[in-house]
Amino acid sequence: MSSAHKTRRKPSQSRAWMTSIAIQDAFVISLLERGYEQVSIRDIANIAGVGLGTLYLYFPNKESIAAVTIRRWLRHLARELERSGKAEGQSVQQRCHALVQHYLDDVFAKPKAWQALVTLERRITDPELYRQMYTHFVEVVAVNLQSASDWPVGRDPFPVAFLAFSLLCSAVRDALLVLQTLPQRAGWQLQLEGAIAGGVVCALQTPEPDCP
Amino acid sequence: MSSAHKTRRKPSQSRAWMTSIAIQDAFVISLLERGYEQVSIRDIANIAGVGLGTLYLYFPNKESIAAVTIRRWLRHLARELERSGKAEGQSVQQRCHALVQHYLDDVFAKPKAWQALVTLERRITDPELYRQMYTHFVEVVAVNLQSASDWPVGRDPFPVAFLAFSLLCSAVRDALLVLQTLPQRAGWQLQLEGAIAGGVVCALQTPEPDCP
Amino acid sequence: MSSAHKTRRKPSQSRAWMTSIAIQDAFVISLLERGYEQVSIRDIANIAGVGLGTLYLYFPNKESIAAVTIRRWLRHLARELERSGKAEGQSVQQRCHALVQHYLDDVFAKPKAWQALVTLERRITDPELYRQMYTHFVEVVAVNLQSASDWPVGRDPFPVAFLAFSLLCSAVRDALLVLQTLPQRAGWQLQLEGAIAGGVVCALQTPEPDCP
Amino acid sequence: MSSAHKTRRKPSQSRAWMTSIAIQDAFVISLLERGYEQVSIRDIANIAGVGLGTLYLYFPNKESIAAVTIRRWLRHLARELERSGKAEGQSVQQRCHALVQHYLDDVFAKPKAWQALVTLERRITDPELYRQMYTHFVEVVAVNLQSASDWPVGRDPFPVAFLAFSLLCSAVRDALLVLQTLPQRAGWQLQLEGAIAGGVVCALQTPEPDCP
DNA sequence: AATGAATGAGGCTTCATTCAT
DNA sequence: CATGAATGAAGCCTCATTCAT
Repeated sequence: MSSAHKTRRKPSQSRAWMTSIAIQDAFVISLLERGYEQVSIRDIANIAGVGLGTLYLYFPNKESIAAVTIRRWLRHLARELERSGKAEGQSVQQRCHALVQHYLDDVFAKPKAWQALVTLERRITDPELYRQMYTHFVEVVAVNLQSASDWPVGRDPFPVAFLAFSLLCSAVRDALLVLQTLPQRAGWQLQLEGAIAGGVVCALQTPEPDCP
Repeated sequence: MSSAHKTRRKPSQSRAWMTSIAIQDAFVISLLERGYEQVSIRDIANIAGVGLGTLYLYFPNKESIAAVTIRRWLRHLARELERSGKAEGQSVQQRCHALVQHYLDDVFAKPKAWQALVTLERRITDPELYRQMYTHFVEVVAVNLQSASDWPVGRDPFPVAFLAFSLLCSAVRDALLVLQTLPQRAGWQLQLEGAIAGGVVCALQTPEPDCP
Repeated sequence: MSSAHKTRRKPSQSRAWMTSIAIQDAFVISLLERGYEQVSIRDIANIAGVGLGTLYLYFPNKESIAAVTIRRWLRHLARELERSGKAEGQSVQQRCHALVQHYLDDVFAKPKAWQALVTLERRITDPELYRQMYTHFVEVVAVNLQSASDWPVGRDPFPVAFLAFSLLCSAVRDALLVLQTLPQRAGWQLQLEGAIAGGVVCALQTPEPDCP
Repeated sequence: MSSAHKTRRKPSQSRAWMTSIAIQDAFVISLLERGYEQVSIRDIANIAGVGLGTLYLYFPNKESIAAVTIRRWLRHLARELERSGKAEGQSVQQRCHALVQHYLDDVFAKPKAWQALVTLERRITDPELYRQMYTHFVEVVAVNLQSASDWPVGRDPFPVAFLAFSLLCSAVRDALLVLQTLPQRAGWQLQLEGAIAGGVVCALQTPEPDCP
């Protein structure tokens, strides 16, 4: 939804924006250090370098700091994923390979960020927020797959994208959480490509299900 | 003599066992309702229908209630999964199909329990506990795969089992969390079989990696 | 204090007596190990080797265990002091010397017991109990002094005895509490004899005061 | 960076000082009313007229409230005693007389404060704290005695001061606790002077002992 | 706009006491 | 007589939030 005119925003502008960002960054740092429930408002304020009351000028309460921060942070990650998936892959098969390739590129390029994503994801309490974020990522994948040369015309890309993203995301999550380190890339990537291509091909051979 | 007397003895016998179970059940209920960090000792006591101090006769602190309960609960679930996977499958390929088959059997047979498991999994804060539980399930799968007729002799089944379980588990989790319902079984099962067989086959074609 | 018919029947006979003594001994042990407020009913029961409920067959509550125990225990100590003070001293001066001599004999003979006494004394909450116990000791000294050959006829021995006992007792207490050990006996005894003889002589030279 | 942000800063300035004093005063009041172990944080907060959490802005825990308060309170009392003992006494004998004189001056001038001190002393559970406080008073006396014109050069004043203070202090304590009133001053002072001068003279005639 | 001192509800845990066995 | 499992009031402390400056 783009508007032709950029509406004039608040006069306070960039200073206010910076403070809000500083708070959100502080939240992410605390989150990764201590885990969601252990993050205290005081920690955030200290790390952000602002007063305690200042937080409440920007956010009505602790929960909203989390919500806003997570949303912004995930949008950012999704955008990066989207950008890195812009290669002109052709077949669905190739798209899958490229998807895994680019996904792992991103993961290995910024493991910290993805570890954070995984941590975050498991901390989110509000199911609606969780669904929003998940759906956003799936849509990025869906657009990617749908633009494949041999994509069945009229086929809803969402369920397949859901499967593909679910496999990818969970593989990374479980690796980070359970193994606590990323596996050797070469072999791992092959396995994932096998799994995703296998799943996607099977999915496309099946007639479209009714219930989502 | 100075420190000998400070023991608080656990009660014994069957009455005691019932109380302990009641507490653990109450913990699971609270956990699913409110999320791990929000579970209060008082809630558990109320739901279990016992006095506040009684909890401390059975568990030394809140944390241990969680640990014991979760472990017992997951062992139970894993045992069921294990039992349902005892079919005499032959090839690895068939084992994978059977695995998905039985897993989904279990999931569709008791969706509530699995929804609880999924919720639980995301609530657990302690990484060590998370890893324990995850590893337990993976081992069940590993034993299953390793007994396949064409399993490569001497090959460590753990990494492959990890992949397989990760795919299965995440597919169920994401379906329950994001779609909030289980997909139509027939098509879903095909997709999962494709994904898992694909992943496992790829994995076995790759030479064994060094770092786990 | 409240109702006379609050009777929970006490057990009887020698078995009962032994149990009561075991409880009281356990109380003293706990008291010396942990300090009054840290003594728990459970500790006492464990040390005494009786059940938790059994305590309440012999004592209505924790406080009364303390009160009864302390009274019995102090009576015992006073009796020993009294016995050791039976020497046939002649002048008041000699009586004082003998008093210090016997007092320190007792203190050095059983320093543990006196350390306990000191600890106890400072723990006693009820002022009435404190006064009772103190008065009892003073009376022992009073009888001793009054039987001196040159004791002024008709002079109330209580105030002087009070002074003497106060000096003696506090010297021991402060040594045990602050120095945490008994000083070298020879010199210490001389000092105390000097102080007490000095105080007593001064007191007897002064005309009898009115108030106390 | 990980542990840098966890500081809770103490408030500053005069307002803060007033609040801290209010808390300490409330602690003393509670202490005298209920005894050390019975003092509850809530009591202190209520009496001080501040919120519960406010206490924790000024003191990290209950124990530290006690420690700081008692130390400050005793320093105050000791300072007064010190000041009143600044007379240019000459011989040790005269010093002793002056000491008793000024001590009783102080006691009779503010009996309430000394009753509090006595009560306090018996309430203190922590032996270390007790020793600190006692030692502080003894040092005041030691300085006083050491400056006497005929003080034996090189003689350690501490043991003698200990004896003197012990006698003085216990006489007052026992009078307040057991007699529950101060005796008639004239006679009492004579007795105490006799006792203390006697003890001190004896002590100085004895060669310096080895162990304290 | 920014601050941080003050607040108090609420969390965990202990322990004296009761009562059914 | 004896027991000890069960109880819950009460204690200490944390931390999100407010409001006067």
